[in-house]
Amino acid sequence: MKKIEAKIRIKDIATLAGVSEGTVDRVLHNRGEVSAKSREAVTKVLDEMNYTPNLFARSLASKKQYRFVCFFPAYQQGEYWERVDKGFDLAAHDFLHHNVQIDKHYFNQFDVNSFVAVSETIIENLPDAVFVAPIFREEASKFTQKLSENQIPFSFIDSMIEDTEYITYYGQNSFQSGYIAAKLLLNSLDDKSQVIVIRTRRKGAVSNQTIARNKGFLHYIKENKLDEHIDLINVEFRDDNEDANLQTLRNVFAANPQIKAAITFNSKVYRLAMHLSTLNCVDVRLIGYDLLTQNVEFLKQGMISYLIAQRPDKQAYYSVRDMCRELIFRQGIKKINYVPIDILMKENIEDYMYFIE
Amino acid sequence: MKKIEAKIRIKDIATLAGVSEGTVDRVLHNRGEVSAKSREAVTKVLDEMNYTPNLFARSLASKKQYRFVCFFPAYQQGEYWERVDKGFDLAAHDFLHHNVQIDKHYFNQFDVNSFVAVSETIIENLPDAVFVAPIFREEASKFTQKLSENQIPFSFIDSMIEDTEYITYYGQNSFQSGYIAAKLLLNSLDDKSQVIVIRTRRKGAVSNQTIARNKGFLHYIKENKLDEHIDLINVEFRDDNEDANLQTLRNVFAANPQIKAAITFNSKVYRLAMHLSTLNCVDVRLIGYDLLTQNVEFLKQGMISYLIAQRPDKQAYYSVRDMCRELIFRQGIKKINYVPIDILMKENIEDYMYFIE
DNA sequence: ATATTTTCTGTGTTCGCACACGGAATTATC
DNA sequence: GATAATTCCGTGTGCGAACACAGAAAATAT
Repeated sequence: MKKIEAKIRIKDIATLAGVSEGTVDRVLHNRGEVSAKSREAVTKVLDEMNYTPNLFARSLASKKQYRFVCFFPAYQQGEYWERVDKGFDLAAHDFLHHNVQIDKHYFNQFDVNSFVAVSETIIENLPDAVFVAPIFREEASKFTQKLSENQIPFSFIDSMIEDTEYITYYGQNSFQSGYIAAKLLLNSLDDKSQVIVIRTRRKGAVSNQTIARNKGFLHYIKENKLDEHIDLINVEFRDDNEDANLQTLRNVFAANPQIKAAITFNSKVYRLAMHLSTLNCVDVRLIGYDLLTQNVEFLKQGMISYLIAQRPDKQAYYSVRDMCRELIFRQGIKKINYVPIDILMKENIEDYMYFIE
Repeated sequence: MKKIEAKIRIKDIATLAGVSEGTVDRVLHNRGEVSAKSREAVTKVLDEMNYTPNLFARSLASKKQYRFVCFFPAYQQGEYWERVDKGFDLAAHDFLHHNVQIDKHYFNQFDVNSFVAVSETIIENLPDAVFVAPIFREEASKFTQKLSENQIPFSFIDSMIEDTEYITYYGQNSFQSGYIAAKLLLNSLDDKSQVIVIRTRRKGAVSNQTIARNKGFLHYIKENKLDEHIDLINVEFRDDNEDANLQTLRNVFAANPQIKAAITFNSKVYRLAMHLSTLNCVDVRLIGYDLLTQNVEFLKQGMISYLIAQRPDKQAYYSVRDMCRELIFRQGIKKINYVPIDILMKENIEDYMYFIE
């Protein structure tokens, strides 16, 4: 049996230091107006006793209200950002009684103007903190600069911009996740296999995630000298015309009889799965990213072999938690936080989904 | 921008229902002494307003003290149960100010008598809740029965015993994790490959986990008709003599030239990795369970191909959290909770370890 | 020496909730 | 109809911390 953590109150500290509660409070909050002698006595007792404040009582007594703003892409049901949204909601619930109010703002990820417009509104309202997914890098950079000018702390989720004064960053190491995807996809393919790599023309911002994943993917190939054995076929998908994509694939398969695997570096692997299903190419190994409802469906069916996930809900939740630790609780936090690269297959998706709710 | 969750107090409810705070309180806690009319009025306002109590204020006001006891195997540094211990410690810290005191008790997993002895002490102290790893099934069954007789709620971690009055169970679906291990290990092995399956004679209890994993493993083989292509070689390890184990392996390898893979169903795969390293069998695919420090080391080196993990710290932490929800917060909880079957390889272990701290 | 700042420190109130206590309203008993 | 016994309900206090305020002590000015 082990020792227990003790509950020490300000009152206890005060008694031990031979001063009043008010004085201890002043020392704790660096509020000044304390004589050197008193300060010393209190400080001594404070770390002798290893005092930690009761954060509940603190929040209860505090009348300061915090307004946090979350700023990320609007989404359709079942899409990636829905999980981010859920994470923020849970945080909103958990930190409500710590006097934190969380407002969510959305931008259209295919329209940079919406990002700029909403970001201006956010600044005008002068929130106490901002969480932003910097999809549009240049505009996000300007935005965070303005935030800094206004002394508003901010954190990045999903991706980040270097050399800004962010509090935390939560996201996945995309290069590494691309590397892993390659390993899983290309492991023990026959010699002279052909592998489809889908790229999608997007109207909106260029996704850095996608690019980094691709790099990691190619790096694995180079590192393992697979270039000689495997034939990569780059296929371009359109974002708005699935019939065209299907036709493209049909042609690709007609021209390349040795296709054994396929991958996309964005989250829309379900499209590929859908088309492969239509074309009856069931023995093509398929890998994609993120647990979109439709991706999960195809994974369970066996059309997709692996999905790589990145706990978007945790990214959101922990960002808020860390901001509270920084601003309210004044605890130490880590700046850069890579979330795990979760590998999901038909056989472990069930428990995974259940666990994250 | 979305609506915000409102902060509604008992006082607000009282005003709206036209009664006093005391009455609302009596309704909330089913303390009786309320007229039908008042009760109705309060209840109506209560769910109209969707009232949720401020749990911080509640814990602050409450003078009830809860004593929780955790009961699981003693361990060496770096071993599996150390992570469980850490989870309990974190819970102890997080729920301290909810008036929860957590005591940890350990038993020797190789000595059933120690389990019985400590369990008796626990009962004598009449704790408010118990978390137990029922390694010794029969004795654990008797223990939980006594707990039930004394109206002491309990939860299982790691494994569970059916038909007992447990509050929650957190653990992994072992059968499924064995199944996955088979898939990862046997995927695209050459025909006529030989695969080593290590079994370890233990002094202590028979591990149900291990048995279930083995079943899942064999089930995969049968389901995919691999029995004809793959030759399983059962090898028995001793728990106390690594020199003997090394010698055993040497003989096995001498007699079987086609060994391509190996697995253990307990957490001690590092022994196997160690011996294979000594024997210079670096091209044998190796899979094991749990993130023991030594396992992780061999994974990073590439000697182990996959480790299957089960978030032991979360099992412990969530068990405590759920018990609080049950006893203190009176929120809904799920009884059976399977943790994810995490697949770790050299390439994703780093971020994973970092994330769980 | 007294008056006046300035520096310092203790007390009281508040936050939302739990629970005890005692008083009011209602019903029962004679 | 008066008293006793119930049933019902409002008020008050305390949990630990934050902060305002006033009052004491010390320092400075007169």
